[in-house]
Amino acid sequence: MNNLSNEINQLHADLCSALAEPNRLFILYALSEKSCNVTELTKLLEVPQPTTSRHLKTLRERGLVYAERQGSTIIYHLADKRLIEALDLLRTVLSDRLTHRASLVKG
Amino acid sequence: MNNLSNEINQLHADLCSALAEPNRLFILYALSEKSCNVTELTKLLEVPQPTTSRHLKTLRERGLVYAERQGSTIIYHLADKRLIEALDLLRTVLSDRLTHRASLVKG
DNA sequence: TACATATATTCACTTATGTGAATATACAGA
DNA sequence: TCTGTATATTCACATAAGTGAATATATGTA
Repeated sequence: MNNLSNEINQLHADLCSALAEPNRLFILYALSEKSCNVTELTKLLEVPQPTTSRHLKTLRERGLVYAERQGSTIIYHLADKRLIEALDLLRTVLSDRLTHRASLVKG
Repeated sequence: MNNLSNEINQLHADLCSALAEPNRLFILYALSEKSCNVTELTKLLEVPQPTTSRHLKTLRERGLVYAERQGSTIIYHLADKRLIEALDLLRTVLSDRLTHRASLVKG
């Protein structure tokens, strides 16, 4: 593994680790349907507000979402719809795997 | 967030966390080109053999790769090519983001 | 059976990351 | 400026996950 591919894989892995948390996935999917402010996301997630803010920070730092102040609230937007495409593909893989395992159980 | 979406997001996140490690990404990409045994992967990765085996275990447990014994060696295969599609999509997102940031610096 | 090669597992340790609680900061309006 | 609402940050702590080193297990062959 050369240095370049090593560095790319590191960045790629960083991106994936931003996706490796259920609340953050929920946030990304929510924002893909409609941009929301922190309070709205907090209600959807049913977690304390600081938890929402910390997850948003993680996503923001990786450029997966961006923030836009609007009056007294801050509205978050999904940065790139292809993220959802990628996540959907992974869900399909997941779903097929579960189906396959289920069929193994049933025999 | 209801229980079902919560559970799905948890599984989805588990899948993503399997992707959130540079050596494992390298392994997945390597296997997408050609199935390999552990020794071959170890040489490509340039890490100790137990490290390779542990990462393979992580991928195996999530069903992202599967093992096939062939004589004295064990050959690993990529389980689903859509994984690579999803990873490639994420790389594109990553690459565009870096390009965009670079243009912000220059401009 | 004894040995060599291939692969997997375990242990001790370090580091990364998530959480609740508390608190800080920013802004709008009276 | 004071107050209330919205959002972000920090701290102490718990847990997850990666690593090197050592070792165990499995297979093929003499």
